[in-house]
Amino acid sequence: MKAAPGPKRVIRSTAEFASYVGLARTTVSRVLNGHPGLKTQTVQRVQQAIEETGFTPNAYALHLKGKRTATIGICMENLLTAPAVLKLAELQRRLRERSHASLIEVLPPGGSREVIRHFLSMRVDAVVFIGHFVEEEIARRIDELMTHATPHLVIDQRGVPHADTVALDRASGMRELMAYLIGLGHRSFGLLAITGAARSVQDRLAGIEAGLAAHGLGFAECTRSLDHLHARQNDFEYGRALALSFVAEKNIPTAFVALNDEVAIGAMHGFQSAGLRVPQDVSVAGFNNQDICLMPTPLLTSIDQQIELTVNTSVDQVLSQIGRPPRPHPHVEMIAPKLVVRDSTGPAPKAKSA
Amino acid sequence: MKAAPGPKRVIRSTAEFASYVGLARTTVSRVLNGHPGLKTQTVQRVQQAIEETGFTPNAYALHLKGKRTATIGICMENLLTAPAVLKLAELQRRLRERSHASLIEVLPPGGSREVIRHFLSMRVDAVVFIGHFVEEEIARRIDELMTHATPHLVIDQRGVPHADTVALDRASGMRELMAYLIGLGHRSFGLLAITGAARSVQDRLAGIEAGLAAHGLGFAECTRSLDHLHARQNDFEYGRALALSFVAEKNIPTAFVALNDEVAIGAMHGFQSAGLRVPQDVSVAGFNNQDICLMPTPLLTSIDQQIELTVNTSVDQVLSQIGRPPRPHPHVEMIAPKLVVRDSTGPAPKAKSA
DNA sequence: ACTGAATTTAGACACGTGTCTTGGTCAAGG
DNA sequence: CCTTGACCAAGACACGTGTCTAAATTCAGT
Repeated sequence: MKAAPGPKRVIRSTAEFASYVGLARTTVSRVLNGHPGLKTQTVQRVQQAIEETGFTPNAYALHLKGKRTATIGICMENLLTAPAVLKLAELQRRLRERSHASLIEVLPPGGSREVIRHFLSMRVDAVVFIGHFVEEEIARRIDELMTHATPHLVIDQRGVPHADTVALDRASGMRELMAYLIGLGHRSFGLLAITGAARSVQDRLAGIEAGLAAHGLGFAECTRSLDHLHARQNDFEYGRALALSFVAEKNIPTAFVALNDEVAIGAMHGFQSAGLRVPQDVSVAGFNNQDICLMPTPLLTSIDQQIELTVNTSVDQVLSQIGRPPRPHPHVEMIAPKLVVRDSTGPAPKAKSA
Repeated sequence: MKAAPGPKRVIRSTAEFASYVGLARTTVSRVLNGHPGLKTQTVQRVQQAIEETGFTPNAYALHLKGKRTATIGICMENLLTAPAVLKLAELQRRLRERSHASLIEVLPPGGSREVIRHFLSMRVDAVVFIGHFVEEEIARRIDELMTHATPHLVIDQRGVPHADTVALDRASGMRELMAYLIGLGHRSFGLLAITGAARSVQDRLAGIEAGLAAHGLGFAECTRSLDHLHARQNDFEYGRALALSFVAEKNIPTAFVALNDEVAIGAMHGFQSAGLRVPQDVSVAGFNNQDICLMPTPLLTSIDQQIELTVNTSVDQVLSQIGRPPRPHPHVEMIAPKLVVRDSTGPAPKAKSA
């Protein structure tokens, strides 16, 4: 094995680099910035020297002169859920396509202040939030960003005051799902883990209610939740436990709507282990349409977040705001999710009705 | 709702900020950098003004004077697998604890060159690679980094020339798993998706062979692979298809070892749908010990990557190399994985022997 | 009010880069 | 030989910050 290559000569500035090439610093600078009036041979000499040395101008000096940093700060709630990570990856990819770098930070608990200050000190051109945050805290950060004339965008979390937002229309997704299930003859619904004060949960409940109302059905009479009977730790196990509790009741609903795919799959396993068949005896639907929907037998019906569309819209939004005066009113854009029907949902069983 | 706060007065430099506070720029600078010989009242005035305005010194100007940027470049193969994302999140958290920022880039196909150039232009103090890359390509990048006196570390991928490395000892993990399964009486093993020229795959095969040899068993006689019969797209479905093909054979192995948890779970479903019981009829083991191990029934036995330990070791390694002359020989550290026994593995069935 | 110490101010330079200006070299064309 | 461009060199300034020095101001104690 050859020895590792040592640093022949570390070039740290255009001045050093110019003396390496044998040209004046200003000439090199003009080559690097594509100015006209340079001999082809000169340009080539510089390019070749770049190949040889791998010289890169210091970004910190570059952007010192009021130039855009062409960097977007991305603030993640966490990296624990697949949809969030997919959005991050897609967002960075799209930004790169439009020649913007990204500065990614996962929010440490209560540490949004420091992260935003870091972004500001890095003079990012805009900040994007992905996930669901403590509303009061994120609202304050967004006010700070506005004070610094830095555009922002919140992805996923609807309802933050003053915030430009791109969010999934969860209510509409639930309406669509309910219409589909009601069309299959279902009239009684079990709700799995759809509990809590969070906006995203309330939106879903509102959607479910609206979906029922559209067919003359009442929310209280037609839905049932046993979320209070178990503690939610691991979503698979939570789903399984909830399913078993439903099985223990006398009148089990014929269709189940879950907070996410994990809970839905856990519930499916719970039902199956209790001897119920999916979808012949009970239908189960998830939310998010993650990869794991393809894992269980039967494959899970779910609601797709339309991540590509969401990210595309977001990139357009946020880049268009750079360098502009802030809007008088926040811009909120809702993305319509899409029902993906697979094998875990089917016609309501007839025998059970009564 | 109150109107959005406009930018009252955007402060872009210590000079502007100093005039806002009513102090000299140099005084403010000394406060910001914690110099002695300042009146308490002065310090407080500055701190209060920071609260009011949210002023942050320009990081680009700050680091212009040869100071460390205290930034680590992190180069990800992709964000599609849970273990990789966990490593990323943990790495950023640990770096922050040790007051380093991180610059994260997902490698676009064939784009390692540009990413490393970006890192170099940002004058990162070191670069960490997470994942499995094209060896030739990453080796060249690492040589470039060495030329620039920038330390590096490769996490996961063993065997890159000249590269400081922290990697999982997959062979040892497989030896441990084989010892456990052989102890349960298994003598015939099905390999699921453990195919290919990749180092990580070859290491596992070597570990399996060594584990068998330690008990006087031969690799060729005791193992069986049907990977060639199906195309690998979705890992769940691949695992399921492989399982069904094994079921169709006459002498089905009693234990199955999978490339990862997804394939293992897919296979379990395949076996179960064909009427086999896990683990009474066949044992199945995964790899990575992801969250989804808790999803199937029975819970999946798997091999844990020891992500925390890996990341801790990595952070120590890479930070210790900053500002030091490069090592004469690359430093390679192997992490021992840990077998996590759950319910998908059990004693070999007795009837089947013959 | 005076003195000496404590604190602040103002000016300068450096960091690496882009850009402007001025002056120089060189070859071609007259 | 001189003129004219085309090209390049060299110097200067600016960007925002840290830090040094010398000078100015304020403060505390008499």
